[in-house]
Amino acid sequence: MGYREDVKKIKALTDENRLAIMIALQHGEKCGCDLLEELNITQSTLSHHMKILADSGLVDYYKEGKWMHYSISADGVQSFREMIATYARCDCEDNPGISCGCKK
Amino acid sequence: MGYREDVKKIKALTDENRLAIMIALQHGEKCGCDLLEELNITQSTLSHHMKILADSGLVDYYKEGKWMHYSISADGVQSFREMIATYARCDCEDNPGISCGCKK
DNA sequence: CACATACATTCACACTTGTCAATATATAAA
DNA sequence: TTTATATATTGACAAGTGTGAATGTATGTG
Repeated sequence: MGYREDVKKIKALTDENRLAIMIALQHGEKCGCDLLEELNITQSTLSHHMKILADSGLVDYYKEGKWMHYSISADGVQSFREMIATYARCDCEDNPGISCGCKK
Repeated sequence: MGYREDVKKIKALTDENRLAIMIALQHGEKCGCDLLEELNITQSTLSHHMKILADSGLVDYYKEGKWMHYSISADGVQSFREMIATYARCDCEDNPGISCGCKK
């Protein structure tokens, strides 16, 4: 019925820079200025992407002084993968094979 | 470096109607006219979505007479989930925790 | 205080995307 | 053949998206 929320979450991973950010964060927490050095984008664009990743739940963050510290959310990525598996699966037990009724 | 191909695949699941189609196909193969009855979209829009799902590898298809038969690709969904896990994971062994060097 | 740094926000713009109407193509039936 | 059915394609349009320049907001330093 309502897939809007899931679509919004999946969209978090439909950008090359955001995928690069997820890879970059897999080796540990980083602040925005660190990420800026790895990606050929402006600071405002990075801020835009980090907001999307944080909103999706994939990335955690906290502020310390001038710095924003970003890291991958263990809970976030797990529930994300479970959500993906809801759609990207073939229900082999339940799936009766050819069930199309259009030839009746 | 090049995430373009993965972004394109992930985009296959960033539409409410395409998620509904994936759910509808989990109980077995269906033809376009069957899917049309379940979704409140026009035929040309359905054709558009099926092309995107097929291109992503998530959906298999074959033509029989007038009908196009669609089904979930077991290999497609498995490799899709593996690809997602490449980005949506936290490398706990490798991850040294706080590693941000911005305070040095 | 003034100045620099890290990040967020606003704005404008080019590009992409989902949608449907109209049309085209292909297959089958009468 | 004519007609109906199933699907694909084209074109147009509104809405959404990624981008950077400019600006705003904190925070820290001298």
